[in-house]
Amino acid sequence: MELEISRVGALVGDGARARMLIALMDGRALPAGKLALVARVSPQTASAHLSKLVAGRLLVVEPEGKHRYYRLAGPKVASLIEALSVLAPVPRLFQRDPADTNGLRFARSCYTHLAGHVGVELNDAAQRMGLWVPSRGKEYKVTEKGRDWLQQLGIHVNTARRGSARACLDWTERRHHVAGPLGTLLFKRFLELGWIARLHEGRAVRLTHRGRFELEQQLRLRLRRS
Amino acid sequence: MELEISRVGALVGDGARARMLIALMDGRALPAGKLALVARVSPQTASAHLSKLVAGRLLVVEPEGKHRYYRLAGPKVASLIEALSVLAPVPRLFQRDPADTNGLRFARSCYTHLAGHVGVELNDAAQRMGLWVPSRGKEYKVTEKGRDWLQQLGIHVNTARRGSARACLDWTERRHHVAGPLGTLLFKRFLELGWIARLHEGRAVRLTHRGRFELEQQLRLRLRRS
DNA sequence: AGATCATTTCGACCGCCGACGAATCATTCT
DNA sequence: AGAATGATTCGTCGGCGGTCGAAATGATCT
Repeated sequence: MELEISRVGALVGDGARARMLIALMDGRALPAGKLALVARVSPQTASAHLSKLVAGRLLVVEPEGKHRYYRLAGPKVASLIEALSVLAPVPRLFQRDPADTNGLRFARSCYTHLAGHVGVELNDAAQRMGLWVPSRGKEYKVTEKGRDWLQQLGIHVNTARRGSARACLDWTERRHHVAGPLGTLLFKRFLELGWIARLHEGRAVRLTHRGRFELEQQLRLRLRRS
Repeated sequence: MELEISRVGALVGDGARARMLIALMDGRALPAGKLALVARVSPQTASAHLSKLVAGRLLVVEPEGKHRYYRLAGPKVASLIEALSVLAPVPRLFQRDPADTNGLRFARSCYTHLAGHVGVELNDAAQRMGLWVPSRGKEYKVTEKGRDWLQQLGIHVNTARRGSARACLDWTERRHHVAGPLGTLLFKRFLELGWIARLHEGRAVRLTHRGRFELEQQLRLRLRRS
């Protein structure tokens, strides 16, 4: 019935839920706790909101450890938020300027792992080189060769444990980057090695010259400029 | 603040308001009473909803006599409804097929007057020929020449009274057609003369060959085909 | 196993918003 | 002018939904 559109409207009609959706507009997956913060409500309230958003097919949830990561259910949802922002007065807040958008698209942190163009290219290259291979579900299994590479990089990861590496669908690239503990460790190590650097306070990440050289060298890939 | 988008969401988050918006999706202007019917609420309730929709810039209102006609505030609003319908299950109800849309764009009834391409061309031609001229506000003032033309057509309209002819912004054409008592009388007379004919039960109107000939002849205009 | 943290469920409270009856205002028709 | 019709305002009621405290669940770390 036509009633159904009002259900969707009601979902975005709450301030707390709207703040959550806006926070997820860049395709990041955020845990419930962080969404409670941005929504400025208690964790209990946030949980109720998130349940409704998932039930309403506006969000999808991916459990990962003791966290539960929520992300927009798809581009259609982003379109809806954009259509709403057009009608809303003073909507400029989350309008990213194109320059910054390009920055985000090229490299950014997806919570604690590397996303964007660099993230997906890294993931692809690693699989081409046989460092890890797809396992069941969205998981990756790190190979012997991969373990060596990680060790040489200074990363120790318990590759025996299930779920140490997971595929995460990248918002802007529509391809997968690597998430899970492995993704987190890689991200941290790249920061330590000075291959990438955080920009400002946000999620944007800059690939350093050193980082570009090392990645292209070690993984035999070519990253596009900027 | 980002809160503003939730205000828009809340507006479409109510079933009655959603039914109103859907009823207005084709660009028609409907009076409050009719919108109360489609929304299935009392006139008082409908009035409250309409006030909110106008305050929220989703609708605009045009008083005309004792009626108040409401219409969507612009294409952006239609886009929003469409974006919502994409996310809503079973949204097909109000999806217009393109063929019918073309028909509506060419000629249709705007409640009781002629709208669409034919409507705006008629209005323009009449003004070029000096049958009526813009008066203050959105009103038209029928000239002596116009009164003669109307009388020859078999229409008697009290041209002395204010508001006997008003400009109505056409949804599809973005130009004005003539509304008010004059518009209503013209529409009725055109039907009687067989210049136009209603299609089915809806608001679509067909321009007959006779009608095309007479209008193009009398008003020295050329209407595009179909 | 116990401790800790993230998250969810349950339960209760409260406020807001949509509903309509009655009355008022505005306009048109006779 | 008076009646009739359309629309809005006012006031009130009722219920849905957002909020958080308390407690349960699940997962990880030592």
